[in-house]
Amino acid sequence: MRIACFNINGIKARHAALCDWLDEASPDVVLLQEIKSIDENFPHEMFEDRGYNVETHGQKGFNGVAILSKYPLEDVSRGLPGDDSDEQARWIEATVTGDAGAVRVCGLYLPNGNPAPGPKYDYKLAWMERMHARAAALLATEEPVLMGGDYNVIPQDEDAARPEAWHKDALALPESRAAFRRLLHLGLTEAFRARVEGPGHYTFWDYQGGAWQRNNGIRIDHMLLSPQAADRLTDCGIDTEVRGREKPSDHVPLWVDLDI
DNA sequence: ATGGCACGTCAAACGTGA
Repeated sequence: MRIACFNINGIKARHAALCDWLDEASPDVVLLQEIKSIDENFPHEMFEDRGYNVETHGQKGFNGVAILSKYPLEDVSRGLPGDDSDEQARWIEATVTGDAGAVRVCGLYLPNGNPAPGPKYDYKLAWMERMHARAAALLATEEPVLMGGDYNVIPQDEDAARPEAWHKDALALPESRAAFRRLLHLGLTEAFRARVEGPGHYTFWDYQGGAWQRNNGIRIDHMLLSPQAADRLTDCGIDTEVRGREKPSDHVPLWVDLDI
């Protein structure tokens, strides 16, 4: 089963590029971030015509997450637990049952947090604390779990083309990196780093400053796997070339193959 | 050497992002 995540930066602006990629990459499950749409306006039919079931958790104008799946999506839940006053649509879960078992997939759009320090950074760190609690609860099930999406965290300096430019940014501040490591310390495996070592691997290039042409990228989209999912990991990759196409998102897809 | 962006909202700038 191939599971991908992709921050599309607006479904209305990206449906053509997204469908082109779906048609060629043919992932079984896709976790979408930044749909920037309310549920009613999400183009379900476009994906249903391609054999995908669709579940969304959107809001007006910003944020918003969705799951596409060629397998049925069961026990769907929307929103990250731990703060009933949080109105931002950044988390969705569902269970996908493949030919050889089930996996709980969580699609997430972690807050950016800039400017730091400030209330937006406080919200980011609090959100990561809530995610830590949710991840611990999911790990306690001892079932395969995948948490994938836009983490808005550059884990290490090797994950940025120009690390010094990010040292005071919410994506790379020590507290952000520590919170990301705290997730890993629960016993989660970061799929990409289980397969690939070294610098030069990115999932985001800013629209400004010719970042793509200069390969001035950062690696901020990630997939974390429970031990039961990590044991079934057979491959992981980044569809880098998508960034060079017509009307691209500023992110590219990240995917894993799980023997499920 | 330097400056160079793109969403959605709503109909002109503005908030937001990374």
